[in-house]
Amino acid sequence: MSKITINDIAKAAGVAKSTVSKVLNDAASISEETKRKVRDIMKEMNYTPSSIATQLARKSSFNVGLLIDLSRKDDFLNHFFYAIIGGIESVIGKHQYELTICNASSNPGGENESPDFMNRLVRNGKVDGLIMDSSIWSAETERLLSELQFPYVLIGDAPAEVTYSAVDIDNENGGRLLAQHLIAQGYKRIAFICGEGEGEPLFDRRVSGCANALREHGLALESRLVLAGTANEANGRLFMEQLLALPAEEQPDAVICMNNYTAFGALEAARAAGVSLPSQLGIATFDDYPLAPYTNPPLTCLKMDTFELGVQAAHMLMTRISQPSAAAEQRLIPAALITRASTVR
Amino acid sequence: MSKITINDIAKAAGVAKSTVSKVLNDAASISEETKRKVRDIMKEMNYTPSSIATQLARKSSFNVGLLIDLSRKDDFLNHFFYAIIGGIESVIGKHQYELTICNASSNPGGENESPDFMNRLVRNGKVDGLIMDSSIWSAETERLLSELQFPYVLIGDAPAEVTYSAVDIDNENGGRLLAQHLIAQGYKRIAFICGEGEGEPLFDRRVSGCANALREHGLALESRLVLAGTANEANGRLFMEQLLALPAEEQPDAVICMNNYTAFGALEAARAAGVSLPSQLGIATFDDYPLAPYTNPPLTCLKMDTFELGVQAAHMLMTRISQPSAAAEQRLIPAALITRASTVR
DNA sequence: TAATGTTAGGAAACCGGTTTCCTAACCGTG
DNA sequence: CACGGTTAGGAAACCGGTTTCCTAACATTA
Repeated sequence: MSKITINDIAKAAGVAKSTVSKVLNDAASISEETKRKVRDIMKEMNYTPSSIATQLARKSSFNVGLLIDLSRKDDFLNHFFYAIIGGIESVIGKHQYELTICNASSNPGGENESPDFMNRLVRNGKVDGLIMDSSIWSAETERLLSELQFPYVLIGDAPAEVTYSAVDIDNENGGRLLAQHLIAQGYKRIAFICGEGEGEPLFDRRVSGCANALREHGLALESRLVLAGTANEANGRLFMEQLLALPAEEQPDAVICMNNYTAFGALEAARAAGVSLPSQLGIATFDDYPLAPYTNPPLTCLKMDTFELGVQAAHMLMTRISQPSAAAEQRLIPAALITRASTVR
Repeated sequence: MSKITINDIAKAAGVAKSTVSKVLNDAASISEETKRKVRDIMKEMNYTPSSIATQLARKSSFNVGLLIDLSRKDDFLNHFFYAIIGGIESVIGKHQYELTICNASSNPGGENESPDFMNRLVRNGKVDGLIMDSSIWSAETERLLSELQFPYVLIGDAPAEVTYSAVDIDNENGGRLLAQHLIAQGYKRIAFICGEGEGEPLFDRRVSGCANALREHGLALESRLVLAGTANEANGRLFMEQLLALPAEEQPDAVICMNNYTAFGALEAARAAGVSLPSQLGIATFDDYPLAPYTNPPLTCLKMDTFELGVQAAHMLMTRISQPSAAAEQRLIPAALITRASTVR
């Protein structure tokens, strides 16, 4: 007994296959009586239409692709990946779409070669749209996709005047929230540690959010207190030691960390130096990894709703797929301040 | 200019479409000269064959599905998801397969209803095989899939005499490795904290690995020192406090923790109680989350190669897809002991 | 009653590939 | 030179749906 097809149903019901197809799509031109009859037979024969055949006939794959660089480790996407996927799935599932994951790093494409995924996913019709991490973006990718008028949405930072759709966490406002909280707690000299430095969008936005909040309160983010370097535990430790080595009157009374690794290093360095937290020094950080509530003292964090990031990216993509002519848009997901003991005095 | 198809190529090359198809598949019956000519035209016209049409004709989707419960948070899969996917992708990509992610929790299926994914993914032909987290498994799912002779592989614990393929981390040997290491360091009274308790495969296997290693060294895992409870930070802390409250001669001199959250809680509780680590008490743990090397003291861990877990699962699935009659097999991925200061005295 | 409109459902083309089967042309051989 | 064997490539059926167009049967109106 091989697979049941539309022809088998048509034969069994004594109708034309076109009629069966119309029943599948609940066409108005088929009487309720016929529909009932055909549906009964479908149930009886345990029929499920082939989605491949539908895809071919409809010229649509009902798949969206998520393009990420699976070779990158320990970065933002890595950690929040699960929630992002959950968010995407929750939206596209309702539209009967599936999610295909593709590794963009397997062949990034050279000068004359287009990236691997262009053939594997886009040109061959395996997906109807693409969500991609902004690390995948390149002018060439952009050119190829827009030439095909192919719908896509970026997750991550997008320059101000872009022609494509993008979603990101509102990092600038995040920096602002952290700074405002510290100011409200009476901290005055605030330092910012780690990040690749000027030119890196994530760093720039967060720092500028901090700086703006300080300025609005008559304070300043001193450039000497902004220390750039890969955001890991080692640099967190190192930079904290450097800050504590400053003359007393130049030392910060609060530090904002780029992520939890940095914060963890900074925290341990401060504890090791015998600094009393949070009275003498406040520590706050971007991101909220699972252990942050359990450090000593627990860390004040800026929590990012990455599920929502996936949700919004998926919404925007579905819109672009159904209305190709709609204007591109950029959205920012607000981040939430989680106040814990490391900054409450 | 709509999409270029095989017919356009055939016309432009002055050959039959069957010839073009044969060129695509590098058939022996086509001369090198014709192949060259047709390929030149393909390149010139920027042709990519429709994978949907190929799928229909070949009756194969060249897709595998990964079935997970996206509603579950903070569990094993959640954290290691990224690496597992990377492992799967690295294998199936070489076979020209893509990976489709599906949320198994959207409609788990009731008594008479089969689970959502059976229609969305399996019966409609969207995927040729399935990799699923063992939490998805149910007798009904098993029945439905094997009735269709549909290839699938489980990730996670599988009972000894199962008829399906499965991969898991070798948890029993992991328990053994941790215990052996502690014994070698001179620890004698070993406790095991957290896990749902007897009947939970993960707990049973790990505990039994520990117990066996101890037995082989003339020691025993005392049941009073095995404390069951959800493996989180709070229970790690709580159980450590309970252990430290025992009469001195009954206290353990080493603790094996179910995961890093547990270990973190236990570590903080021990520090708070003024226990000197690792001389007075050793702490070792399953899993190696990013912060484990940076605790004070750094934690000895059992690191799991989840990328390899994905790799093996994918290998087994590809085998089952290409050779449906091949026997099912179970594999265990060895875990690696990472020795750090928390147990080295 | 004849002309017209409406409706349910069927026939066939179509989506873009693959595969089977067949044939014309060429080969070497006796 | 006639014959059987090989080879390159074409015609057509096929995969399993969708869609367009058409028609027979019935209802409506003048």
